[in-house]
Amino acid sequence: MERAARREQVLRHAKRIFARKGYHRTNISDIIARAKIARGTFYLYFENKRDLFEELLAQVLNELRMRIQRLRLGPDEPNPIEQLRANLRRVLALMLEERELTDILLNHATGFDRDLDARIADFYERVIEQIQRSLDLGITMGLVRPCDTRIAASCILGGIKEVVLQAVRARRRDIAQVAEEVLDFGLRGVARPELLSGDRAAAATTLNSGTN
Amino acid sequence: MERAARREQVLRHAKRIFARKGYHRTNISDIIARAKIARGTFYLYFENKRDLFEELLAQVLNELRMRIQRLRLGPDEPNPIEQLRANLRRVLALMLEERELTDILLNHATGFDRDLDARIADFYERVIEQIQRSLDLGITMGLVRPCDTRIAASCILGGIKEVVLQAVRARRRDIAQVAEEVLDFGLRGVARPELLSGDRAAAATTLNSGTN
Amino acid sequence: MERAARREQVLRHAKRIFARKGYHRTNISDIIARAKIARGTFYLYFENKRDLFEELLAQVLNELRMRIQRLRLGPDEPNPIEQLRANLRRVLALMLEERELTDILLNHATGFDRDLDARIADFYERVIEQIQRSLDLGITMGLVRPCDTRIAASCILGGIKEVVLQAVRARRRDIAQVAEEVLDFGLRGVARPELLSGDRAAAATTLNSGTN
Amino acid sequence: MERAARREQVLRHAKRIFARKGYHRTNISDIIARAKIARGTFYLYFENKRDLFEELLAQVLNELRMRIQRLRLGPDEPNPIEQLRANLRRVLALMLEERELTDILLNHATGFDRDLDARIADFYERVIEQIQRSLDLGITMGLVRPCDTRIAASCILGGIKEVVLQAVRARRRDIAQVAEEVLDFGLRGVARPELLSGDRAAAATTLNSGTN
DNA sequence: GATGAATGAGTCTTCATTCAT
DNA sequence: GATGAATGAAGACTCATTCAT
Repeated sequence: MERAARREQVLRHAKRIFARKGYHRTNISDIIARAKIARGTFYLYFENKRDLFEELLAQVLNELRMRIQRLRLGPDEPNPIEQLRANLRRVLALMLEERELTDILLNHATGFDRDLDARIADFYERVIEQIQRSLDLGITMGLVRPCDTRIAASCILGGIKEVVLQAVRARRRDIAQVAEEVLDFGLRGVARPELLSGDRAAAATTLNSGTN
Repeated sequence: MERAARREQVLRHAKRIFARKGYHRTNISDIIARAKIARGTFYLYFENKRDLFEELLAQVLNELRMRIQRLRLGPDEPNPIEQLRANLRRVLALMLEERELTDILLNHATGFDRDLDARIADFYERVIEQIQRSLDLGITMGLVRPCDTRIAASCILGGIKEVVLQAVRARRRDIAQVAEEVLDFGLRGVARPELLSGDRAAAATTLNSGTN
Repeated sequence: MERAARREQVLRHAKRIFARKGYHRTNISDIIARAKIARGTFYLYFENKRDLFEELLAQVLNELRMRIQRLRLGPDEPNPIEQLRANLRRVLALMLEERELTDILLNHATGFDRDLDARIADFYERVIEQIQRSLDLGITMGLVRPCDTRIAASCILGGIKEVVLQAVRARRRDIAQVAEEVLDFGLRGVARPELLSGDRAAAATTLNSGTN
Repeated sequence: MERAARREQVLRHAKRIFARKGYHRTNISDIIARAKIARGTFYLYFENKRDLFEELLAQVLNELRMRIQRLRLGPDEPNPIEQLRANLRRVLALMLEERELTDILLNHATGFDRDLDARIADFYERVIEQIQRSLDLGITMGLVRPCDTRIAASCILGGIKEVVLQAVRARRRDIAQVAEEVLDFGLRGVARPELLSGDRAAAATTLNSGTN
């Protein structure tokens, strides 16, 4: 446990530096100076610089994976939009809270290693696929207009990424507000037009009746 | 002219390597080996690695800037959606054609230098602002639903970035198709619902009547 | 302390090489090979080659400064000539003992850096000024003949420099002897005293009658 | 002849740069830029950088050799002191006129090459020997006090070198004046003649009574 | 475990010299 | 002869990683 705590401490310091300077410009000296440990000690806890970074990356990706929940259909489940909204809020909350990790993921996590690069690409790929599956389902259910769901999914993911980036930069704190705008944009982008002409409540009703 | 040609040749080779390995993993040796020039020759044409990269970056950014044209209103101008479509197609065409530069811009262009990082951030910021201004105008003209146009603009930019990224990876060639999907998604995301309920032709008419 | 010892060790080795090959022809590889340390180790103790050299230079200049003591007048002080003799002996002793540093100072210490060059020029300038002040005092006290003391001071410094250079080359060990000759020369010049006691015309006559 | 003129032109430009920056900090680019010739042209006239420098050095040394004339004894010759004075004036005139060459010889001509270094050392050695022979002759003739003529010769050479150095720095123009002071110093030292005519003990007494 | 001195492979950069035009 | 683009050996410096204490 002691060991894990020590690791965690170093990770915490390293995170800030990676976020600020990126992987390549950050060197071991920076990290050990900040973490106030000796050079050799670093290698007691991490195999090497890459290993440390990998762990940090795994942390964000895992956190994100946990917060992006698959849409559940069923009589006792909240309606899909509510579920999307919850996903989005959880993701935004994480990323605005963990600005450093966000920064690493969105800005600095590329160009080291085939492996790490691939891991991130893979993560996004899975997210896109998950969105795409939801959209396909939505089409089947008559909620989503027919379209190239792969592209639509990319648009949605990209939109979220960029908004998060901007929100982090602008140090926005109004997660709910931001989430709502993104959700609106995304839904209108894919929803069947008929569902949008009326007011929001009506649309919600339709959605619920569709899923229940 | 000779000189410019030589530079161009080196740039061309370097571009491919940067695209494949990223800035940090690319070293001068890679570049000169590929370009089949001597070490010293490299420094005859470029101050250093950064200088070369900077030029490559400037190239993409300039190309992109030229292809993203401000929306023009007026009796003799094509309707706004057509202009958006043209912008999008030009951008997509460039990026799918210049895969290497795209890759550099979307994947590897971060974490060198405060200066270079800032240059890219600045470029995107300007694009977002341009989109936002268009949206604001659209609201005034009754074409765009009221919303946080800053966020919507981010969504649009992010969507395009991600779609381009995926398209480059998938080696898609159907630019027009991709452009149409993105356009659809973006428009529906921001358009006033009333305009979307009908068929597309109707919407187009409305738009034209709005601008003419 | 450990650190200081290591530095000292490297300095000692570097000193010999600089003395033999001069600053420019000496490279880091020479130094680390001789000192039997790794390349990186060198940079642990010195910022760069210049930094190392600067320290060596500072060493000689400081040693010299300490050995050149200002003439003290007073009832309890040794007579001025004795003080000059002591200065001269201390300087000669140092330089014949530290042949390498002497070599560096007299032969190789020029043409690196405006800064280092200036430091040496400044040292010599101060020595000249100190000698000049002594001469001026000597004139006031009636011990020194009226003359351009600036030029005389330069002659004295130059004479000492050249003698040291020759003595180091010839590996002379008889410091006291050398010091005495230099002192004599400085005090009396080379002419036979008789020729100097009278007036100039008389001396000239003697000289002519001697040669004709 | 054309060729020789061209060489001369390049030499003239190179001289100034070598004087200002020294051998090592001067590069071919500096020289060809100043001489307004192409890089390849340089190598048409000189084998390499060292060759050029060697020639410059040979120039000064030859000029100096020509101006330092062996003392001639004989009924029709001017008296020895007059000959020394003439030598000194010729040397000073050259060096104050050719400041650049002087600078090179006194400050920058060391630490390239065993060969060049040796050439300069050899030149000075010969000058010292020549002075020494004159002094030896002077002793035989009863004009010079018995002393270690080798050391005295070094003192004289060193004095001249330093005075020239200072004179060049101070941009002095009064050659005759400077020559006279140096000559005086060399012949008479700095002590008041009265102190030297008597025996040493007496002089010491005088000195002590002066300070106590 | 903790330390920090030591390591050396890896890179960048300079610059005297060559050579095709 | 003149040019200047091309060359590549030489050398400086960095920094992730190891290892003796």
